[in-house]
Amino acid sequence: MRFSRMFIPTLRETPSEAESVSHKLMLRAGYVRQLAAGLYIFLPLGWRVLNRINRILKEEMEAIGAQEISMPVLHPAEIWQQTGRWDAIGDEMFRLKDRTGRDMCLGMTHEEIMTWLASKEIRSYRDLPQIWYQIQTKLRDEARPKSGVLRTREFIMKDSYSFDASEGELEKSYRLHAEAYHRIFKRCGLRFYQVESDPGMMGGAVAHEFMAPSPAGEDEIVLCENCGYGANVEVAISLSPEVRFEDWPFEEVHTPDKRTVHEVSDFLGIKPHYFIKSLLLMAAKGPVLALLRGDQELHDKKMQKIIGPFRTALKDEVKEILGVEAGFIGPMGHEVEIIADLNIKDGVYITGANREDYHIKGIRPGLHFDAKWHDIHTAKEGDRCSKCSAPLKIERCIEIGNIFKLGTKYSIPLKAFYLDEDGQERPVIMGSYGIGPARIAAAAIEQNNDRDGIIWPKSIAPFDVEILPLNMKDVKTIEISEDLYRRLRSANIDVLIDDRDARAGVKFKDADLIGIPTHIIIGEKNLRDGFIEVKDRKTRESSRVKVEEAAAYITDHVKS
RNA sequence: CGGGGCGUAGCGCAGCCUGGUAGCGCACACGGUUCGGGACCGUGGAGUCGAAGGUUCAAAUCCUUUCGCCCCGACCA
Repeated sequence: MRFSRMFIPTLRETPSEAESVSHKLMLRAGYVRQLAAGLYIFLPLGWRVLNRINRILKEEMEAIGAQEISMPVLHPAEIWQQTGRWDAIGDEMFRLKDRTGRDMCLGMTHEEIMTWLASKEIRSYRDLPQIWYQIQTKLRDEARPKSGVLRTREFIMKDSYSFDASEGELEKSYRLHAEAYHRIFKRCGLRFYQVESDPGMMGGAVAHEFMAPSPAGEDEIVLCENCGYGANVEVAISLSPEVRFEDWPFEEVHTPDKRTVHEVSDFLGIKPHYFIKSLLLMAAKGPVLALLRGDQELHDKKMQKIIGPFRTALKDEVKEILGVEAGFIGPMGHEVEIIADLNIKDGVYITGANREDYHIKGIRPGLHFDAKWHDIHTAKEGDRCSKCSAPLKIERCIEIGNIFKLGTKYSIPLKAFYLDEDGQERPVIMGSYGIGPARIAAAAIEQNNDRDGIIWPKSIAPFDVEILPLNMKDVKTIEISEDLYRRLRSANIDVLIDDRDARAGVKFKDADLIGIPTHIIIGEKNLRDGFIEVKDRKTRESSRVKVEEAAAYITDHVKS
């Protein structure tokens, strides 16, 4: 392609609406433009990147026997009602009526429609297994679109669905996908982890996420470098740093006006991990007292899974329900349900005395109070791995893919049954698997950039090579540039030639911004000696190459 | 949905507090000089100041309402 004829609106200054690096660079380098909150236009360069990613997706999907199909974006409500998600999903689903008043929605995912198809067409175990996939638009009315292309209301997704005769077969489809995903993200040049995740609204028991480390991400994952354990903090199990407990006798201590763990800890000169903090939560079914070690925080989502939606109690409510001033709550002698973190099951602690200005020292869980024990604390850096006790690491990540074992969550309500070898009717066992190409692109930028711009991994760059003829008025420059342009194209290399009549500096700056991996600089001085310059965008190393050897050298360089 | 910030030329911003002819830089067009890391000089085009209502002799500026965008949180198949 010729730069002069391609629409590449680069910007000198960063638009003020952008915050994350990938967002800024995508706008500045002319890859995307924003239409409205969470709605993006992909310009020619951006679209080329997505298509390159999609090509990799297709190759790897076909390699595991997945078949590409295409489903409607507009769905009848009825199918979603049958699985219960029409009601279970809230405002995030775009809903509308057709001209006859029939309820419809815009597809945010395609489990329902895929399963509907399966229910119509799959009759026998001989029809199984099947893997169907599509690369297609999803619409979600996100509460808060953010970070450019990372969280949008309309986006393209590669979603695939497996249909198997048994759990064992599902295991195989799941593993095939996990392996394909590893190959895909590796080919896209990303650093990533596969971690355990929360199945959430998708249902099913097992789910994994593929996470690309980046400060722009919305998720945090826990990693054990010793045994390889990795999980989203939403489900991560961790052990608190080990503590040697003192054999304190049970006694009240005077703590005038010291309320928070921090205050009491400072006042007594005793570390926070010797404390139990008590939080009163208001759930739908009533108040719940949550107990955590003083150096840990409650994880809202973990708690929500146990008691449903909740909020923390107001000061007045604490007084009314527990009869205690907030800050001096202890776990003993209350009628309310108590849920305690597993980490405080053993030990000797200090906690509120249920009496203003007093705490109790020497309290022993199990002996002085009882509770329902759950993992409700937030895993954090320095916690120990629950599998091998090694210290855990926390990393912020972009979720670039996920895989779910669905089981029969959709096949039963939508009656996707088949007959097995014995003529018995059985529900199809399903899995679903998603990848967001735009997130791959954004993650690639987040992980590969410098202060001058993007540094694309070779596999997903919009072009393989950019030719920079520095002086468009020099006949020799043009002749050599055009010749190289032709040769490289016939060698099946995607080439962008910056044929604009612009100053060298402008071309250098734009080339660095756009981030094509290899730059070929054609300048008069080098040309006089019969050389051109081949420069690597990432390392900034350049080599002088003889004009006659250029095409072969570059072809080699690109393919490597 | 709760909290905060911002809407003035394509982009980045000043002006608003204290009302009085709408500005700067970049970009764009033309002419000239320049030409290996975002050139320089000159000339020029471009804005119903997000929208509506109000106060006032007079509103970008003050008041009310509303729309949009961004950030934090809640939420997130």
